[in-house]
This record gives sequence, C-alpha cells and structure tokens, in this order.
Amino acid sequence: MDRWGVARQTVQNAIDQLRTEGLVGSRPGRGWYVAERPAIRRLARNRLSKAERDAGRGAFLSDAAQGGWRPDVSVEVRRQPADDRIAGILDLAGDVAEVVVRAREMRADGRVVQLATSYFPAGIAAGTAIEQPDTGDGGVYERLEELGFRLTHFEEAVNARPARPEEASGLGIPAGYPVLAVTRVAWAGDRAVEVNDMVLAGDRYELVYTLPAD
Amino acid sequence: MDRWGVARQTVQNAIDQLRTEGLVGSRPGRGWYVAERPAIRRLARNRLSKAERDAGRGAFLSDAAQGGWRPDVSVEVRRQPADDRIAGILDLAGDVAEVVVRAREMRADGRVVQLATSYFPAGIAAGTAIEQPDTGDGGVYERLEELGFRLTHFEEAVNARPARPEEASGLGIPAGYPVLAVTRVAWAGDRAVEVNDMVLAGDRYELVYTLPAD
DNA sequence: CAGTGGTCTAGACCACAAA
DNA sequence: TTGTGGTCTAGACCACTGT
Repeated sequence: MDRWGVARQTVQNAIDQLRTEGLVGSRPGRGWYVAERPAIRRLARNRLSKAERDAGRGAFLSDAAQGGWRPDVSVEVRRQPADDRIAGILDLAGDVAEVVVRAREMRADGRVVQLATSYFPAGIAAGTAIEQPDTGDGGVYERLEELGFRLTHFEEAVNARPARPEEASGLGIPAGYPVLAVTRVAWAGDRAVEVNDMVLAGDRYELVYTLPAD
Repeated sequence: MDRWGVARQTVQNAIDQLRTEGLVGSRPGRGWYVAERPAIRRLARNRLSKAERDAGRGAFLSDAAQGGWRPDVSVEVRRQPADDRIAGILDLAGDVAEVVVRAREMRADGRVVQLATSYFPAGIAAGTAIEQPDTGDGGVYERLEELGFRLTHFEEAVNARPARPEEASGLGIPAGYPVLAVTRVAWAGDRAVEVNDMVLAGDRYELVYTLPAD
C-alpha cells in the first residue's frame, strides 16, 4: 500500500491473482510468502505392465517406498447404476446396468494427493475379491486376470482442468487450481473391463509415458 | 445484489472465482454468461510411430484435416546457448553448448491452441533442413532419421499448471487457467536428440496414450 | 443515453498469530 | 495487545454496449 499508494483491497486482489497462479500462499495472522514449488512426483506409466504387477504391490505403494513417504489409502466400495458415460465405455446395455465402484483416496504423509474412482461391470466383479476393500497382491488387475480376463492394453486420456470445489478441499489446493484428470480404461481384447477416473494435484505430479518410435 | 442483499464488490468477487474455475465468462457492457464447454480435441499419441510419420503430414495438420478446422502455424527458428535444463536432457557438455530452437505457434481457425518449442543440439541440426521454417514431408523426425539418427522411442512427461501471463494471453484463456505442459524427448538409442516443450489450453485438449499390458 | 462489467478507494469487522 | 490476512460495504469513476 505504501509503496504503490493504493488501497488495501487493491493489494488483496493482486495477491489473490498470484495465488490462483500458484505463486504465493498465505496464512491468516502470519503473512503471505512465496509458494514453494512442491516436489514433483514422476509417475512412470509402464508400471501397468504384467511384470510390474507380478512384483506384488500396487503402484502407489511402490512409489511410496521409493519416495520415502508414508502412504495411506482409504477405500470405499459400493454398487450403483452406471451413468451414461460409464455405461458407454464399458458397453453395458439395459436400464439396470450396475457397476461395482471402488472410490479411493490416496494420502502421502497424511496429505491427500490423489483421488481415484474405478468402475467395473457388476456382472464381472460382483461377489469377487474386487468388492473387498483389500484386493490382495497385484491388485484388481491380477484379480481380473484370475477371473479369466486377460488384459491386453490400457488407454489413458489425460486432461487439465480447474479443480472442482470438493476436489480442491480434498487435495488441499485453492479452488480452481489445475488438476490432472486421467481416465484409464483397461481392455481385455475388445472388452473394456474397468474405467478408472483419477484426479491428481496439478503440478505436484508428472506423468511419464514412453512411446515406441515404430 | 438484490437477491442476496450484498454489495456489488461481493458479487464481483464471487463471479471472479467462477471465472477462474472456467464456469462463467463475461464481456464488458454485455453481461456475464455460463461458459460453453469448448469442444475437446483428442490427440492420440501413437501418431509418433514411423508408419504415421511416413504418411507425410505433421500431427497438427492431420488433426486439422480430421477435425475440419483451418490450421495455421507460425515458426520462428533461432540458435541460442542451451539453458541448464535443456543441456542436461540433451547431455550437452561445455560452456558454449548451443541449440537450434524451433518455436511454433499453432492456430485453429485463427485461435492459438498450442505453443511448442523444440530444442536440437546445434552439432546435429545446424545447417540442416531442421533450421528451415518448413522442414518438409514427415517433419523434423524424418530429417533426423536422414541425418543418421534412428529414432527408437519418445518420452512424454505431462503435467498441469496455471498458465503464465504470456501463455494466457497467447492462448486466449484467463491468467492462471490450467494448461497441459508436455515435455517430449526424442531418443535415438541412448542419445536424446530433441526436447519439445508444448503448452496446450487445458481442458480443450485430451491426450490419449495406449499402453501395452505386458 | 442508460445499463453493463471492471476497478479503485476508504472504512469497517472478524479470526488468527506472536510478543 | 498489536499486526496480520480475509472479507464486506458504500460510493465513485471508467470503458464498453446497445437503444
């Protein structure tokens, strides 16, 4: 205010802009400070290979072991009617198309860093280990293979969008701050067996994909 | 103001929040309106395969042909000393490590939708077609192959972050609005031959990766 | 010209933190 | 207690739009 000869609200608005750009943060009563660039976690996407899955632990847990932070996952499993989008991807017909839903919240040292919601056709997953909170070694993909669905490939669609208010409070970022939204579809031949919607705190993550040149 | 019994500034702040979340837009003198969800362009990433490259046109132009919009690319080529990050990735030694830079701005029907800046070691690209604005059929990757660099794979690192002010005005989005930042590294064996930094308007794009299951 | 969005000021109140 | 950040109000001016 002194330096530029402007009103308090004007400074406040300026700082609010910097906040939405992720450049400053503040704590009431303390002050405002230049934001620290959070450590970026690189998530290699070749972790979906069968060899890696056979190693046992899920991707999140091996990341934790490597990164030296304390992982913590809470799971909620339920059944519900599939909405249009999910029904479309999983190619479910009929008006009572039901899906098994696994909603997970992943925390690193107590902070929520990732939300993931998986959908499976109830015809495949109902009554199996997939409906258990703990799905055991290799996770749901191994369980799908045991059920006779030989996974052939995954498709991941990535986009960046502003965090919705619920997501923002969950992930501990300002509302509207960028998140990575990833939709993964697991395929067994030409049959889609899982849709996984993931939301990751934007610049705290980096997804790394390796693509063959030929 | 009438409905909630609040001051004008309060409404303004509320609307500003919605704007940063991409939900509303406004034009001075006209009013504010619910933002239309822009059509999402799906960018399949298998387009980097040799077979696709042999087809001739660059990825951006074939997207345009498929999507029915008018493509428009402006290119600026220059040489400059490599900064630490680029030198690190390209494994350039010495204090005079120079790179050839291709800075491109891609427009769809006149609107900037993507910014891309490529870096090549000057030792490889200087004096070649890579320094020409138009690199010819198959683009820079074909030129690299002709120079004896057999491309083996690409690595793409994706993250989401707030748009920097220059990027925001370039891409026609509010400052701080999410962008997808993709860094692609092209490898010929164990040698990195190109670094390409791309910035895409966040929720206008969806990057699709296909991953093998084994 | 009136109505709109955008921005600024000055003053006020609250919650929180540190001395 | 004092200083901080966060938020709100009331009033003002400007630029732009459409009648």
